[in-house]
Amino acid sequence: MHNVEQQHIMLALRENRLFRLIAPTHHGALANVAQRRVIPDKTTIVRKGETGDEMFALVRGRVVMTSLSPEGKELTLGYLGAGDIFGEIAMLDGGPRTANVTAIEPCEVLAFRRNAFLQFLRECPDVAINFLTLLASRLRNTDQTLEDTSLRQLPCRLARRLINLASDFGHATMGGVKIPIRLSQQDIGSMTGATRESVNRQLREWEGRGVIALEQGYITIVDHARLSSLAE
Amino acid sequence: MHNVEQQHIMLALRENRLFRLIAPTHHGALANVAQRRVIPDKTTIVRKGETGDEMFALVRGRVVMTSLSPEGKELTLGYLGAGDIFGEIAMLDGGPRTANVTAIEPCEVLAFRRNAFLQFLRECPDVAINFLTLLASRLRNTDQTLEDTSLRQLPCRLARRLINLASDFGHATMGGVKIPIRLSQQDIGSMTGATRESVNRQLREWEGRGVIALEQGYITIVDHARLSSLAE
DNA sequence: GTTGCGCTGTGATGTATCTCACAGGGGGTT
DNA sequence: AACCCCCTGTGAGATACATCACAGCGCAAC
Repeated sequence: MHNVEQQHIMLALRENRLFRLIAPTHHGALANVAQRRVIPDKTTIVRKGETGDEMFALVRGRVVMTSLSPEGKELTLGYLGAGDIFGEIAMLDGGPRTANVTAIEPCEVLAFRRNAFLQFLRECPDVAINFLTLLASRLRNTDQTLEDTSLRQLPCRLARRLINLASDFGHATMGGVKIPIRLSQQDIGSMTGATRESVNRQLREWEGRGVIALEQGYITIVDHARLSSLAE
Repeated sequence: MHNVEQQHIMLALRENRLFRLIAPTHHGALANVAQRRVIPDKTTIVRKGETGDEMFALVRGRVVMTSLSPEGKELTLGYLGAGDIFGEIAMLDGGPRTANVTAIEPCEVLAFRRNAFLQFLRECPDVAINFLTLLASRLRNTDQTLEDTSLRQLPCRLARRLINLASDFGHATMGGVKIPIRLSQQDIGSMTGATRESVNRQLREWEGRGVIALEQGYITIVDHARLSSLAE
């Protein structure tokens, strides 16, 4: 392996939520089992139902995880950014991929193959424990989302989503907290399990009440307190 | 610690899905950090929202995981039996418990506390890897359930649930595959995110068509092929 | 420019479920 | 037995959404 390439990988490892906490001593070993790849925008990296023993660490860019129902309705499971991990379920349990993952920006990833990565974990149990913690948080999130979609109705779900997006990616402006991802109402619908029409009506109503502001495809949360109370 | 007690714990470890694969050499170390507890029927072991750094391995009996909406609607996340693990999310990430876990039979559990257990994992990375695989499968399941509840409607969801229950717990009889758990229609509703009335109507319809049979609170799947096709 | 396409906005209508209401029924307990 | 409690079974609304239908609008491609 080229030394330059390996340097590049080690730099990327330092930014990753799973690896940044471990002693740089181990980065070398890890860099040896990682493969770096550049992914063009709009490329699907893993496809639901396929088999694959690779796990990916997102170094640069953003991806979206989706699932498609037999009737063609799309469900968005979430967005990931630099430092995140994906593809870990199939890598770990050997089953088929559970979702599609598609680049929504030009991306750069590190790929780890099952055997090599598990071997690394055996040598660095602290990383394994970090990984466990990461999966636990993922589980916490999906459990919460599951609860929301079965127990709450649209306005509440939508409010929660917006708050989540804002706390994950949002940054403060004079007008409030702006969500810096361009989301069509279609996209929001597929995140909340609703149609774009329903999303449209709800967003407009909130805009009318001054809870949020809509401009050029971006959403800004104006009255965070009110939105929180709508989220219960 | 009493030697008898420790023997008892080591016996229980051999039956656990997370620990049975590891060399018995390590069972001693693990038994040292485990605490055995007997839980009476209908006792709530962990409560949603509380903090707690313990994880539990179910040795004997069955428990149900539930969550309650602010308006009082209950959602059942699943049933666990001997050999299963629960409480791992809060143990790992230190956050509040994500669900209630209640005994539906007299139970016996092993409790592991965070620090001691993580220390054990550091010494037995193979267990950590098993654990990762287990969490991955859990994620796979909840992702699937999430997809079902957002994308499919009741008949399909219900069919899937029945098939799952049958494959997890069911055993064959002359009449078909019987689910040996006593479930009220209320319970089934809270598993599928529906009201008991809707469940009732659907089950009755299927009974009329000869797809399932209902007797004394137990469900038997008569025409498995038909039910599968209803599940898409 | 004009064409086309994907997004927004909004009414009219349809429908899968929930809610409410009530009538049994079975199995404990007194 | 009589009582109670929890479960089942079913009808008649109410309702949160989806679906359909169509008009406008911004913007990239031609």
